Amino acid sequence: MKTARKYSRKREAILKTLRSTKAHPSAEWIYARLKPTFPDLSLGTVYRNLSLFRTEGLVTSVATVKGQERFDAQVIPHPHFICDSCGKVLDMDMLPDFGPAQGTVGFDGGEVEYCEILFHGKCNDCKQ
Amino acid sequence: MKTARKYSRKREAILKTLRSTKAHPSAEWIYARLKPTFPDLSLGTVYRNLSLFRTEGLVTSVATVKGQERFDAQVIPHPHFICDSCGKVLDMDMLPDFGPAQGTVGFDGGEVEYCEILFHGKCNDCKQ
DNA sequence: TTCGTTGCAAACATTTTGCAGTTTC
DNA sequence: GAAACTGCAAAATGTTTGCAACGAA
Repeated sequence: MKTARKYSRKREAILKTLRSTKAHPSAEWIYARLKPTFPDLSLGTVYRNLSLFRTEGLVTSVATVKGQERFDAQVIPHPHFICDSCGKVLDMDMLPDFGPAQGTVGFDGGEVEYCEILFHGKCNDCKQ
Repeated sequence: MKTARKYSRKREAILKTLRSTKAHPSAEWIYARLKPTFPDLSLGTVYRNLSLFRTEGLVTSVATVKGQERFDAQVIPHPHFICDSCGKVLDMDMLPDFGPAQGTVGFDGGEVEYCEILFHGKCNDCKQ
């Protein structure tokens, strides 16, 4: 039994915001970004809609950086670079020969559905 | 200026516990495991020592699963399998040809220090 | 005796949730 | 009008921290 869906201006704005940035933002970031346009926006609404998008497959969780979950509207799997210093998350091009990243692969402990590749280091800004 | 270090029975036990399991446990898990032996153990102590181990490089953080940080005393980088259903974390053998996983690689957004490879899926127990 | 370590509880930060009012259909 | 959506604030979680007591050197 699925719940019906109704249009919501705020939900649309949340998804649009996430789709128009490469920042791989946190819920808070999206909230801060939309608050000027929707002064009555609540953080709970951002969380609720993000969680809804995730179950619908419109959004994925890239990683938890400094305690905050970071989201991406680009759901096609691709590697990310995380700056452990400032928390910035950057897209990286798909590396050649990463077969396991797409499709389903078996190993003896379970069934792999997808593969997450996270490069860690210091971004150029933080290397000063 | 580094701080001197003093011996602590509890610290030793925390590290030993982490080293003797393949569970990639959370702080809470270690706490629960040691509580019977150290009835006066405090969760804060577990967190403090884990954080200390991490700065010393004795321990790494594997991932944040269901909101909880998971640790590993095996600090040599290797891929993990995460069961998104029950949260179990399993070791995977190093795949061939994962050069970027060790050493330092450059890309135009920053400097890569290491690479984290996480396979997601359902473990055998959860596939029932 | 000195100073690192710990228990305890309070403080924090992020995320979730209950409820009553609002909006969409 | 029914059901989804939202603001608000409280609650639930996971983690950190201040402080006085404790333990190792």
